[in-house]
Amino acid sequence: MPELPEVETIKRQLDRVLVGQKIKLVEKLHKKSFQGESLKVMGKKIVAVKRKAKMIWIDLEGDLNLLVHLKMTGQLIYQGEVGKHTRVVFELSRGRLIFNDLRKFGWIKVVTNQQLQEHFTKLPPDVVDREFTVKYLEKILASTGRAIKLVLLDQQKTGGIGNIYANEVLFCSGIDPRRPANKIIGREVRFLHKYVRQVINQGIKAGGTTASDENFVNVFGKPGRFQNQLLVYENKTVCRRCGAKIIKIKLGGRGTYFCPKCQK
DNA sequence: CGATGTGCCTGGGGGC
DNA sequence: TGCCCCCAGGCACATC
Repeated sequence: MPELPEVETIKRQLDRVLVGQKIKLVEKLHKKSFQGESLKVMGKKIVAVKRKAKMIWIDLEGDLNLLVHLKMTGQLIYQGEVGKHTRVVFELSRGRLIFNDLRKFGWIKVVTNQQLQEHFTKLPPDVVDREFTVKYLEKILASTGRAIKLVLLDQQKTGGIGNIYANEVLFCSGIDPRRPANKIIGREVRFLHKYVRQVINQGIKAGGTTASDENFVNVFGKPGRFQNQLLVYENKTVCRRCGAKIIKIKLGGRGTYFCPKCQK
């Protein structure tokens, strides 16, 4: 489940290896995974690779982009081999880019610059952006009584947090994931803001999280390292701070881990 | 309008 | 060993 740190890791690596190359051929192995006319992008040179929220786009010369959402199980692998879950193959001037996606939730779309902007206009600031301030967080928390974890996961409210990092951030902040968002005020908002930034940045620094499903690998097929620093997610043992047993519940249909003693 | 529920998908794992 | 069912969950979309 690539979240902001995993997508950012992939984006940085793609930017290093793809820029300057030309797309020679697009092979669509699964129709739904590639939307738009592949003919339009063949022969185009790659100018840059960028990210917004959990999306990556490959900026091509002229007015075209390849917008990518990896959703749950998408992988972009440079010089990868075609495998059972390969959905799209890009033959490039000096290499090959493979899009794998076991569960077929992910997609790649051919979009113009204007269509790209339309995808982004309704999105909130990413949590690593300058605009994601304490004040902004305060405002979105005050606007709803939904459980705080659901608000952190809501891509219309905060850009880039997924289930793993939401669990970790709330543990670090000492906040119960079920707490109504509008009951979190003052000092706790400042803590939450601080740990959102800190945990996400640590995740980026560690090259992302490869959880127990081992799905996430980077552009070179290598796992991340943040799983070694996880404090609650998939933790079936005890809290490292107080020794109480970590609890697992369902919240909004998602696995939620927390320490009942440290998180109030 | 906001909140909640459902479907998309496949493979791994538990129960029997 | 095999079969069935549940689970993982980001997001679009439908419904209340």
